[in-house]
Amino acid sequence: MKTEVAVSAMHHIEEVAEQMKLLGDKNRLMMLALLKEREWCVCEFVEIFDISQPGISQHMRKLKSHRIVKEERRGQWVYYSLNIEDKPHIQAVLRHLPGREELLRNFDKIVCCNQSESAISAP
Amino acid sequence: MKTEVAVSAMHHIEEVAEQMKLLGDKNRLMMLALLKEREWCVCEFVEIFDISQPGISQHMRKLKSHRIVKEERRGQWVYYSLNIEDKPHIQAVLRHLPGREELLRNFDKIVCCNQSESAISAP
DNA sequence: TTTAGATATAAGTATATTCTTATATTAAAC
DNA sequence: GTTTAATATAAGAATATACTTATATCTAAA
Repeated sequence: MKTEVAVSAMHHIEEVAEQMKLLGDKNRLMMLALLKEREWCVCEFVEIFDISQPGISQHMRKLKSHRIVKEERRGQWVYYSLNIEDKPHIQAVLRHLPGREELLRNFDKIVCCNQSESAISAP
Repeated sequence: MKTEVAVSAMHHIEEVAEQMKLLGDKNRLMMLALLKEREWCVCEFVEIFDISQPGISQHMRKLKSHRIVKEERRGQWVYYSLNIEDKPHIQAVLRHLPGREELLRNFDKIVCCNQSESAISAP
């Protein structure tokens, strides 16, 4: 019924569907929206989101396993950043999301991982 | 912690997340990929997909309830078409998906709802 | 006005998802 | 080395999701 070519087209559809499923969670989608502007460390997300540290960690693991983010360990801290140069459909979705300034307008400060940029300033 | 503006930004994120969740199923995503090119009736999808008629119907209901497709009844048949003029992020995702020709290259024919265009011809 | 075809809804089930708490790992500081 | 902070993994629970079969609704035609 469906052979070679259609199968590969189906595989593409399935891969994109998996990626869309990852964008289909409000917490993960907000993480990605924040990651548009800069890398973030786990401890920052723990302060911003209303979920536990293991919850954050599990979300990032999912995103990493699908190569949507990459991680970089620096000392005790692990920083995540976007990894979507080769995924224009994901880029397009993120482009239409609000960024850090709008999302965190009323969020006071990040007090963990003492990096200088960690204070979220409302310009 | 998060007030007015941030709340509305959050609502936007939540809405997009719900939409992405709908694109996060391989069957629905393929339905949307097919709908890029023309409207399809339920009976056609029943022949193309490996799920039951109620399964198709439930997928379309979800897509319709989020205004991603619209339906039009003509006689016994119900035709669905895209309704995403105001949803550029969804447009962008669909733009990167294979179309009917590639997806159904090895699919013989649609034998239901006897509309003239129903035979899927491999050019 | 009965019958047949197309679609929708209801109810139930198996699986997936997203959290949680408890515990393990890793790296720095003492 | 021991302690402390940051992150990851494991296990389990509550809920959501995507199917199924059975049945209802709606339309056209006989």
